Amino acid sequence: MSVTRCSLARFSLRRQRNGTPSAQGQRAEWESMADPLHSVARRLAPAFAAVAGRECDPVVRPSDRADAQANGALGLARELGSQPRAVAEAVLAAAGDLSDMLASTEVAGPGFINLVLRDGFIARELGAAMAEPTLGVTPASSVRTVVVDYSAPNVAKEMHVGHLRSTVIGDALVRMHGFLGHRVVRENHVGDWGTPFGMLIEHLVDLGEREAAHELGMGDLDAFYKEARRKFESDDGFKARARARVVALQGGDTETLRLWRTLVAESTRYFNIVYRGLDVLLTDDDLAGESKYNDLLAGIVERLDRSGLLVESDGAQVVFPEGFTNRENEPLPLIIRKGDGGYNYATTDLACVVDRVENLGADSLLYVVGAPQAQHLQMVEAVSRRAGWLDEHHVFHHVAFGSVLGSDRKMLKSRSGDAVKLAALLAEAVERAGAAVAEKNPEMSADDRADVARMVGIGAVKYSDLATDRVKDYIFDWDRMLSFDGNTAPYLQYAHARICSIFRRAGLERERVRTVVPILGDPRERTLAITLLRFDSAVHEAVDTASPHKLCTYLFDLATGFTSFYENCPVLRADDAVKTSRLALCDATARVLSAGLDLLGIRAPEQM
RNA sequence: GCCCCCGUAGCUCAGUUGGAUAGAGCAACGGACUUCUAAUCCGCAGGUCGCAGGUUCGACUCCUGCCGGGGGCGCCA
Repeated sequence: MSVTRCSLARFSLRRQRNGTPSAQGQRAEWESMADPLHSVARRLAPAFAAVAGRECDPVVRPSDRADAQANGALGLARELGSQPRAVAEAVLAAAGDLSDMLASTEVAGPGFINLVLRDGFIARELGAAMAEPTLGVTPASSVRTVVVDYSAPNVAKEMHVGHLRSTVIGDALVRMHGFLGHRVVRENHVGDWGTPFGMLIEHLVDLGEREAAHELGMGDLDAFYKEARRKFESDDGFKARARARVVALQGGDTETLRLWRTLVAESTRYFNIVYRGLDVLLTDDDLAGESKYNDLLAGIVERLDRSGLLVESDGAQVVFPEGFTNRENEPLPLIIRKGDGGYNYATTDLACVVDRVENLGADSLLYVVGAPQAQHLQMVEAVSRRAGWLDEHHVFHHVAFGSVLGSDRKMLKSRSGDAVKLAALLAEAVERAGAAVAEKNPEMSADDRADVARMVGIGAVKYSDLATDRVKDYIFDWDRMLSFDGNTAPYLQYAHARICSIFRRAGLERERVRTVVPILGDPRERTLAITLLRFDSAVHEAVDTASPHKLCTYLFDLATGFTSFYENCPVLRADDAVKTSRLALCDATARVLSAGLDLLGIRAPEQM
């Protein structure tokens, strides 16, 4: 397809500039079936090719003057040395009869081709899309093994808002990739190894295992960690024991390992409580902590040494990847083995790359890690490529995200100045949502209210995290995220709940209207139908750029379109044929809203 | 000092990889509830897209240089 070829050409230029493949390279991997813009582009491509004398992208885009516009003639005109409008006319002539798909085509302005879709075409396409379990979303044309590295809390440390972002964004990416048919491997790279464990284990011993387990199990991880740290800094005897304990841990001492496992087990038990509350997919099966790679580290050093990349610098074993410099403009090393013989996180990250590629068969490596880690991950990638562990087909993508800020535009902090506990944040979200439900819908039973409060409260927190460009910082604001106005989870959920309410009143099973091809008499019905068909490309674009907010923007657009339809097109009071048609549109909207929210890890209640 | 990210309406944010007149939601103002959930909707306003150059038929988008904010830059992770 010409679209594919043109996109690939653009991508290859991008790759040369960056020096590494990017996740955007997969743009060419799919050819959307449902999105009418793609259907039109496919249909116009041969006509453009005939005029251009080569394959050529018609550049079909949304338009505010028609359903779509083809912009390809403008660029082509210069290449051909002719007038853009003449090129556009020639393309339309070459395209022949388009009347099964388009109601009108018109050359406008400097050479745009405005395209109006035929109602029957839209209705037919929608019927076909909704007959599929994927709701028209095209599966990935080539299935990749995608390893997603996300969440990564630290054992014996509280989860805070930084983990919220990684966990929520990672979970959405996992769901979206899986939906497209990719093989997804979740990896929760928990911090369960390293020097802090000396003091943590000694504190565990001091406290008594039973008491320590209780404290950790209750989720009072911060107090545990802080007390260990305090003793480490103020008590020389404790410090000496902690250091000895690190040696014992690394030496594989049985009793020390047992104590260490207790810390890990109690902490992960607590993490799981948070994960369940947060409605994410992570389980113990996804744990791939730093300790897992411990035995591989010596091998990494050896392989780097054999390949001649490893050099000694200031007593440490390092690799100098090209293009990285320090303050003094000297080459910046990735430290593989410290002067004291210990390994650090760079070594572990390299071991992860090797494990994921060689053992898991990874094609894509996604790192849902904060933006400050950019340079470190670039260096890990550079060394991995130099060592030959990654080749051109491997995608190494740092899915970077910004910080969560308070209303003062500074990093979100609790009143006491500490990082905000994630568990407390989620509890407050549910409480606030519960209060709102109680106020707005007093008839709802207490049980239902509790369920809805959880879906709405957690959904609001997650959605506000997902709805904006992840690389930017975002401002945490309870009132805004829980509002039913604007681009929020409650707004989308409310649209869904209203549809469920219509079917309850109709006394009709949703499945009954599922095969209906709708009648698109009202402009609102027409717009809604077109928007429903764009679910396909919305999901693909979100996946290609690892940007869940693109799916959010689409779902908001869909909910807005539905609300407009809802306000102007009575469903239950309409004549039979129209009523059936509108019920079908309602059902389709509810399914796409529900599926879209599900891809974001958010539930869609049937009543609110 | 060098590198990376960000800068769009009073506020919070989109902007489909270079297309026509830059869009939403808050807040403000004016409207719509004997109605399928008014937790909603409609209207009205609101802009030197940080600044200045450049590339071209066309730039919020690409390039260069500044300004402002954040982050990173050798043995913590």
